[in-house]
Amino acid sequence: MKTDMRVFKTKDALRKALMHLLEQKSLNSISVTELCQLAKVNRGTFYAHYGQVENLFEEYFKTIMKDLADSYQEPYKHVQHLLSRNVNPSTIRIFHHIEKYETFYRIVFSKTVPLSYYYLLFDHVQNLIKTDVSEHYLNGIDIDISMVSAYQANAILGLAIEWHRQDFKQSAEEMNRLLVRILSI
Amino acid sequence: MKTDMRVFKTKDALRKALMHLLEQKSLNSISVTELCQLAKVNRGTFYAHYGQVENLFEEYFKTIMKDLADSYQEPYKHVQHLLSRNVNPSTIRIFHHIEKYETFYRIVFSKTVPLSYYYLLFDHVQNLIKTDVSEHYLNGIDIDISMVSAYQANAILGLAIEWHRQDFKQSAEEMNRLLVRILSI
DNA sequence: ATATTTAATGAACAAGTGTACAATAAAATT
DNA sequence: AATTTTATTGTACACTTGTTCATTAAATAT
Repeated sequence: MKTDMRVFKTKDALRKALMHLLEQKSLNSISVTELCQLAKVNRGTFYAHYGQVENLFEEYFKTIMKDLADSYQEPYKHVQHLLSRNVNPSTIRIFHHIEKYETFYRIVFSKTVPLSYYYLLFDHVQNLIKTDVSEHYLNGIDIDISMVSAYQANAILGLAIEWHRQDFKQSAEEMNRLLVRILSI
Repeated sequence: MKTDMRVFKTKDALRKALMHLLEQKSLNSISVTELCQLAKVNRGTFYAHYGQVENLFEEYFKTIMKDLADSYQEPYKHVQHLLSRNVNPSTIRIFHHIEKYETFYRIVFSKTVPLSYYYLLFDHVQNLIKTDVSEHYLNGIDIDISMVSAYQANAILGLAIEWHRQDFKQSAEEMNRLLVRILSI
């Protein structure tokens, strides 16, 4: 069964209103009332689809995460030299991905948002690393793959956090080079 | 100037009420109203000290962070063999610290809390690592110490996140051994 | 084209939020 | 011990939240 056009319209209006509001104020300060007024959607309708503003944001989040997964499909051309260490070389496409959606990631990394967004990001990176690690590096080694991938995924995200703190002043390319250097220490 | 006894009493009552409520429900579901009713403190008084329930929690958070810093002063007896890699061996006292305050960290790592708590934890670990890294490992190497420490601090926290996900089923001692193994891969 | 299904609306509700201010009570100061 | 200072209280206000339900309107199915 296809989606009702009315549902599509309301969801679209709400998403656009949210994006508009996020350019002015932080996610947690956006009330359901003002969102619905801007989107010209009845407040009751909002509650029929989402319980809170955060749920609406998460829907957008998932489309961004899809791009992140897709970016891993890209050829590994720039990062061959990383294969020497046990981190998936494609991992570092993440910096380009973050750069591409900088506005979005300024929200995801902002203090006030719930930890759940970070976890969603963490999940994606961890899974991408998990696949690679289990295939290439841990043959015959008896160790919890979830732990190894959690370690490596979050290390990368640590750089992303610091990058955000430094107001994304470095380019994605610089961040890649930085990662290579850290891995070689 | 010393603190007014009235202020101490109200803050104490609020802190105790919060701790009591946190054993039953999640932080973000605790309303100012019910907290004040339990603490027998006027709602207006709450707002005179804290703007929201989260601010009260953060005050408690800081006392826990103090314990984390203190735990780093402990002798490095169990972790000498970690010195071979560029991670502060004292770092792994963190697992014992988390184990000690498990109830508390179940909140800090829960999805619904703001990312700011994670950042406060991250900050502490990063600073502890930063000091050590700059002193022992990066002599003459030109690299952003904040980035290196962010990478290493968050890697450790990645293990903590995964530990939380697996419901803290491992002991702190096991987590230490796991870290040693990961570093040796 | 008409009938049927279902989403959106508007109104109304109790409850929580954040703020303000005069009255009160409990500390600190003299 | 009396006075001054200041934290707490009680009350009130406009506003947001989350929910319900009958009514309206738009999309899908016949």
